[in-house]
Amino acid sequence: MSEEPAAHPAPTAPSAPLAVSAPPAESALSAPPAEPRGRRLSQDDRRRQLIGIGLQMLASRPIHALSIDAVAAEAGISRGLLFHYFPTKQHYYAAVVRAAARRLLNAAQAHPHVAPAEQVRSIVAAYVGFIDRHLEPYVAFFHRGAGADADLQEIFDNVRDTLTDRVLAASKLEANPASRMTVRAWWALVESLAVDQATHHATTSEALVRYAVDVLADLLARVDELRGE
Amino acid sequence: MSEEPAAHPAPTAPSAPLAVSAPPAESALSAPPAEPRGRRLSQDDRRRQLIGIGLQMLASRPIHALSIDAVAAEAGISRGLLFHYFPTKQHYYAAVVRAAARRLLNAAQAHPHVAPAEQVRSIVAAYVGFIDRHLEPYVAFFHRGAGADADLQEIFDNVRDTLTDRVLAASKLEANPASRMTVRAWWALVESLAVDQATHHATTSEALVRYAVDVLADLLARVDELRGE
DNA sequence: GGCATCTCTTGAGCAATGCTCAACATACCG
DNA sequence: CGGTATGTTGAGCATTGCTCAAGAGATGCC
Repeated sequence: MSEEPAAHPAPTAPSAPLAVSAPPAESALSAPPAEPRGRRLSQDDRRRQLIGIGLQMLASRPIHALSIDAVAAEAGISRGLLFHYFPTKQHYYAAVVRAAARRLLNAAQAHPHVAPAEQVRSIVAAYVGFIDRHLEPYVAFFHRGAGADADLQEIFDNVRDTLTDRVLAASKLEANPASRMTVRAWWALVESLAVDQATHHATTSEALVRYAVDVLADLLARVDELRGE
Repeated sequence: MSEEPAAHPAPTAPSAPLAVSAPPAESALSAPPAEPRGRRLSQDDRRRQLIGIGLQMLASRPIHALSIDAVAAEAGISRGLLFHYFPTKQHYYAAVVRAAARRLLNAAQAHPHVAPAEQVRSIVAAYVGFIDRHLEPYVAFFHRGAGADADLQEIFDNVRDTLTDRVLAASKLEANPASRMTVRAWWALVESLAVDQATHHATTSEALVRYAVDVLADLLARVDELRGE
C-alpha cells in the first residue's frame, strides 16, 4: 500500500506541472501522462511512472497479454530496471491493481457530516458513478484481474471489507457476522447492477442508487432470518 | 460446448469401468481418475482425459502457474500432442472452465414438476450446496479464473444468463430488461452469501436458502422502482 | 500376409519472455 | 576532484508457449 502514482507527474518533467494535458484533470482508473524518456528518476517517481503505465496498459488487456518488455519500452527503460522495482511480474501487477483499488476507494468515500441515510446513498452513488465512468478499467482490474495469486485476493477482500465497513459505520449498525455477510453480499449485488447499468443504460443512475439503498434496508430487515433462525 | 470429461473413464483402461475408485462417484468440480499412461486414445477420450486433468490441477492453482509441460507429464504424453487438441493454452483453459461450468449448471437444475416457489428454492439450494461442497474449485474456476480473454467472459456470462433464465422461468415472471438485471444481480448476492457460508459456516444452509428466496421476492417487488421511475 | 492409408503421437527446435547479475553511469557530497 | 550511493543497463540463462515434419500404431483392402 505504499506505491501509487500521485496526482502530480514526475518532477523531472518541468512542463507538466499538475494536470494532464488532453483530458481535464480527472482522478480515474485510466492513466497519468506519458513520460518523456528522461532518466534517473527517484525511486518513488519511477514507481509512480511504472504503475501509471500499468494502469494505462492493463485497462484494456489481461495481464498475460502484457509483457515486461512492453512496459519497459513504454517507460523508456530496460527490462532489468523493472525487476529492480518489482521483484516479480506478479508483484508489479499487484501494485497496479492496488493503485486502482485505492482510486476506487478514494472515489467512494463517506461524507461524515450528513445524516446516515444520506451517507449510504452518497457512497453508493459515488461507487456507481465510478463504475459508470470507468467501466472498462473497472472490469479489467476487479473482475478480469482476479486471475492471479493470494496477493490479488487480499486486495479485493480489502476493497470489499472497506466498503462494507463504511456502509456499516454510516448506517450506525453493529458489525456482527450476519450483518457483515449481508452487506458484503449486497455490495456484490450493487456491483452487478452498476456494471449492467454502465453497459446497457437500462435506467437512470438515480433510480438505481435509490433502488440499491432501499434494497439494503430490506436485506437488513431480514437479517435475523439469516442468523441461526 | 462439445468437450467434457464423461462419467466413464477412458475405454482403453479395462479395469476402471464406470465409477472412480476411492471416492464414491460424485459429480464434482474436482477430478476424474488418473490414467495409466496407455497410448493411442481416441480424440474424444484424449480430450476428456486432458480436461479431467485440467479440472484436477487447476482447482488449486491459477492458470499461469500451470504449464503445458505439467499437464502433458501428468497425462503421460508429449507437449506437442496437447497443442494438437487445443490450439492454444487459452483454448485449453477455456475448455476446462467450460467443463466446470457445465457441471455447475448440471447441479443447479430445476425440478419441472413442482410449484414455482419450490422450484426456485431447489435451484438455490442446489447452487449453494454445490459451492459448499466444492468451494476451492468453484472459486478457482469462477472467480480467479476470470483473468483471461473474451472466451472466458462468454462462459461466465452464459452461466449467469442460464441461471437467470431458470429462475425467471421457474417463478413465472416475464423476462424484461429490468427483471433480468434484478435476477442477475440477485445471483451475485447469492453467490457472495454462498461463498461466505462455505468459508465461515456462520449459519445453516437452510436459513441461507430461505433468506435468499425471500430476498428475491423483495427485490422483485421493488422492480418498478428500478425501471425509469 | 502385405500394402496403403488414416490418425494419433512424438520430439527437436524456435521465439518470446520472466528473471538474474555484474558492470556502468549519474548525481550528490565532502 | 575523488568517493560513495544509487539509479540503470544489457548480456545472458531457463522456462515455456507453440510449430512442424516425421514416426508409429491401428485399420481396411486386396
